[in-house]
Amino acid sequence: MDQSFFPERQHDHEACIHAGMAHAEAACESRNERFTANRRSVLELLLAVHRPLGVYELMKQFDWKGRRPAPAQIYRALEFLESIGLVHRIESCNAYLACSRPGRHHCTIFLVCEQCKTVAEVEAKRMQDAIADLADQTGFELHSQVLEARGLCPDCASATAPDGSDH
Amino acid sequence: MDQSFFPERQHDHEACIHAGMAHAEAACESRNERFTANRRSVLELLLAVHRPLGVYELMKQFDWKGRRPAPAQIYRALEFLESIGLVHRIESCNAYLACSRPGRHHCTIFLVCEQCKTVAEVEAKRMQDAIADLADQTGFELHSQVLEARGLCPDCASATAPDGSDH
DNA sequence: AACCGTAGTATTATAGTATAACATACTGGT
DNA sequence: ACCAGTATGTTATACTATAATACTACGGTT
Repeated sequence: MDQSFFPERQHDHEACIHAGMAHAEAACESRNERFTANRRSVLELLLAVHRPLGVYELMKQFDWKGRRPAPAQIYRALEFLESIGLVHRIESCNAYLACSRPGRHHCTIFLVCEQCKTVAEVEAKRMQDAIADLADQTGFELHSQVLEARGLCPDCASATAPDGSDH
Repeated sequence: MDQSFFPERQHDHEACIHAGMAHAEAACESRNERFTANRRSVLELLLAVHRPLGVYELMKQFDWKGRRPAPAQIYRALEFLESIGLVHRIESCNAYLACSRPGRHHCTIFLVCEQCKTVAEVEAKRMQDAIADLADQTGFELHSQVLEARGLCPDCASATAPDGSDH
């Protein structure tokens, strides 16, 4: 099926990064926005992992010929990337995740593994509808939603299961 | 109907605070937990408003014969109150809200007004089901969920509407 | 009543997250 | 070359959260 849920251990991660960057180029191009070195670096770092990174984690990894960028710099890049849908903020982690389906702006929920920190971004049309209905009923003017589930990804769940291999 | 959505401007707030405290007493009693002065004060402050308060906001309001408590103290009270379902953390606000339906531990979504900061806590059975199904499909072991909608409450929405009275 | 273990509190210090403010530099159009 | 607009570099500071440790209050023994 098309829905990717959690990334497979052996997926082609190089391709996955490359696709992300290519899409970002195109997205900036089409909006007449600049895909600067700063923005590029931050997105690359996020694409390199399938988990959210905090701003200070990003700062530390930022390889900048000796110097370290200040937080504001990272926040600016993130703000931009988020505004065009290339990055999502995960509220329950205070951290940022590269969008795994850029270009499709539908409503998604994030499944956050509390053990390995991997995050799956999955479509949540049913939840979208439920929220829209709820907003209608209550007279609430909906702007955005925060949908996050916390628990264990399949790998970590089976590793921790009572019948698992960790007795 | 039973569902209260956003609090009415003229609702009996004294009764609402009183009911909250009474329920808290009972909840602690039945679990053999102590409802100490610390915990009591924090809950009272939260019950006094229908919006989430940050820890440092709570600290400032904490009237403690001249002294101010340290953050850790507030966090401890909150942790306790949250553990028995009397208080919820609103992730997208980094703040805490008194539960408006204590005793019923069903899945709720928070509707956060970005203007007046009021929060409605409404039942979200449909969303609960949708998440459970999703977890099943993906092999995710669900522990908890963060469901928050951001936008404008009915009052603020009508005050801001293009045909409204604020032109 | 004195003792003891546990839970809760008080306090200090420090870690982690986020933004304000302002000077500088780059880009594209005239 | 100049200008306007956008993005960056830097310093400083505000806000949020936790660790570590000593102390105190309470409930159950003996």
